[in-house]
Amino acid sequence: MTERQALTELQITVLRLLWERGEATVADIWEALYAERKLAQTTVATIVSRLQRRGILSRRTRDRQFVYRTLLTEADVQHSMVGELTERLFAGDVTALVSHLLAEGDMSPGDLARVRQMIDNTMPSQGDDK
Amino acid sequence: MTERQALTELQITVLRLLWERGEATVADIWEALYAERKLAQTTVATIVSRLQRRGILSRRTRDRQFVYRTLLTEADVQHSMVGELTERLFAGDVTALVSHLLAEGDMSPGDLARVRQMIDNTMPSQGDDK
DNA sequence: AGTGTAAAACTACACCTGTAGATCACACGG
DNA sequence: CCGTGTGATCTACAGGTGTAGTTTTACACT
Repeated sequence: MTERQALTELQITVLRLLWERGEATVADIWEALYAERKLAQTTVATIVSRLQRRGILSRRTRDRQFVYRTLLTEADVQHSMVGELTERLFAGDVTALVSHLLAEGDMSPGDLARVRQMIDNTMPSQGDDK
Repeated sequence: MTERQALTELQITVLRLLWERGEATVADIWEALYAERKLAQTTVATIVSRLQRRGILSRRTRDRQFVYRTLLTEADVQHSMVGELTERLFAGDVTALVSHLLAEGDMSPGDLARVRQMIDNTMPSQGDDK
């Protein structure tokens, strides 16, 4: 029952890093981010510690440094944010979202095939629709 | 091309209202929102005028009042926000998003059937324009 | 012309974020 | 024991948001 967390871009970026790695120090995160985003290390420290204060990250001490890990699973966040979006922008209608995805041409024919495959796997029987 | 606008909950709520109605005055918006969100009219006015200042809404004068309309289409915003989400949370992989949707059990069998139908309608025309 | 009134504009404030410099604390090498 | 360096913490600030009270403006009516 993860509550609807409002997460910003940067915050999600940090979370992604942590999901990938399991845990990381401020220095780790700073380094990993540096290519795309040249922040000062203290900036990263601030962000991380605010997330920790908000209960989104936990930390433990290791070797004179803090090692952070996230308390939210990726699926939690995906679920909550997709739900949010669906509710806000598609009036809660998931098929409207999917149909938007299809119409927008963001998916290659291969993607479409894969998705149809998924659906067929999700609704095993159901055989012929009426 | 509409740029990635970062819109908050409330802001989107206002936009939704305007998409529904085409245009509306502050009083209209305030009234429509009041059931779910008891804001002062001046609060609504502030929000709306900030959006106008940001170039997201336009306004014209009618009958000694401003009438606002949105400059972003619903599809624009959907596209940009879904794109954002896909990129951030699903590493740009749209099928991952769809598969999340399917796995999450948010869709009824009827929804699934409808979506598959959509795909079948989308797929055969692989060589279409657009 | 004077005034009431409604809407617009201005002002205010707390809180969050991104951003980062300035310190503080402490373990380690000398 | 002391300085040094590294990471943690503190402080700071601008800009956006939600929230709303106060002031101005300008038309409509007596």
